[in-house]
Amino acid sequence: MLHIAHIRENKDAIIAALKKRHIDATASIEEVLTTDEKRRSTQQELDSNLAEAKKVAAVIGQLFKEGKTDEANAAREKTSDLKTANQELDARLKELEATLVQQLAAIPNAPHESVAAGKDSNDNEEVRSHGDATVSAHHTPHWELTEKYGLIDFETGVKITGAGFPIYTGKGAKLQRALIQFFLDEAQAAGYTEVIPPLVINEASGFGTGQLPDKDGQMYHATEDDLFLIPTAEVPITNMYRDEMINESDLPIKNVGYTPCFRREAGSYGKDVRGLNRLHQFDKVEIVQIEKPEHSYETLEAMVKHVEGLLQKLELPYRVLRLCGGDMGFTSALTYDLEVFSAGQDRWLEVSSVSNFETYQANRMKLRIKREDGKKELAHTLNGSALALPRIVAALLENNYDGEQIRIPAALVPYTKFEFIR
RNA sequence: GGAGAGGUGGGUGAGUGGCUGAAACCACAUGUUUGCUAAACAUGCGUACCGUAACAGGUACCGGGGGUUCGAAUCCCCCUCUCUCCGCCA
Repeated sequence: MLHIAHIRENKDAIIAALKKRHIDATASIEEVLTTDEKRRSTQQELDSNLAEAKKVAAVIGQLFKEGKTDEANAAREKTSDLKTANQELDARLKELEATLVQQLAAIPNAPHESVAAGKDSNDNEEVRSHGDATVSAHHTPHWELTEKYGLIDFETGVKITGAGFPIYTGKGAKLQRALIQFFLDEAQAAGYTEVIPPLVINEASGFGTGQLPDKDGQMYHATEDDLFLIPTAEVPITNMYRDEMINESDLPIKNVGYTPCFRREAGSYGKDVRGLNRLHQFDKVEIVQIEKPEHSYETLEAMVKHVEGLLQKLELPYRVLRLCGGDMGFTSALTYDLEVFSAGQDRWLEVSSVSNFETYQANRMKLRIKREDGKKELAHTLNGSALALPRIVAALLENNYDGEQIRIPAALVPYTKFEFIR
């Protein structure tokens, strides 16, 4: 959620920035400013009325104390008009405040200056690439390999739950655990503190990071208790700091968490959902940082470098994309996607998304920094996948298959305890 | 699931209708003193919104919402969370 004072002062710049998302926000920004104007004048009126009512009440109290009952009763009668007026003003103010939040929450984050205007993923900009993305001679997609070597049982997953809930078996299961452990160890070496958060969240947390109300159809909802299954560890880990005031000296806060993630993925179809490409439940290690505004873009770059380091150790060819305005998530100011090359499918697969949300989430969550000099301001939040497992597994299997066996990258062998799948 | 107790500022915790945005202590900040550290003393120290060039000033907030009252942290109602005991159970 953009901050109202910020919109008031930078109206044109924000409209221009939002144009990069291919949306014309002129009307919605004007609407917000109108509501804000009404809200402020209503508050002013209410505040001065309340101030008067308070004075009268103090006078009445004093009169009673002095035994001047008649005067006190006379004064009391005069307060009723003020009281009804204030009740109306109060109701109007609350309504305006609720409307304002609603209108503000519907406006996406303003993209960073480095974000290009663009409509969809075709307009994303390749920042750099690494490794040799030539197609393997074997062209065997991972869903054939997982079956051939008994690594994943998709069919039984369908029986016990439904499509998109695979069962990892034998070396397939060990490979999952190895990757998780590897990613956690690497994050710890980079200074992140591991947390194991809840896998279900309440509505306030969903609102804080921006999943609610806009994307509630994407989360599994346990209606009996009004709780949601997490779509990413970003939600619980960032919301740890909701409604908190963090001392400047405690920043940056760097947390990493492994969790399963649950996504309904309504509307997906075709080759995108084949095999491990898109699942309803998958494992992911997520890195989350709370930063000072002046450091957040440096931090974003460092987080991307961290993810690149993982891909390099796994010997996977990858490319880094800077998303264009139209392809970027609702809450992000700047997002880098990392994609690995999948030799069996001859296509790039997104394995990580690293974003700086600036104050957008922090404003929703009331996550603030207390500076050394006592001043308060909203923090910046960032997060990134480091890494999501399924497509990494897909690429590892496909890219390292030589027709006979699948080789495990050297960095991972200490974790898998096996060098080949054959 | 049943019964009871309780949610007050960064923390502990006082406060049962007006003098309370809130005592005291701790923590924190600044200053004085002092070889250093520490200690002692003094002062300051909640948040949001409105307002101001900046001060000033104003309003709200004692878990959340509603009510009673001229006036509510304090009385009433609903909700929620935490704790204790019982039940159930990994």
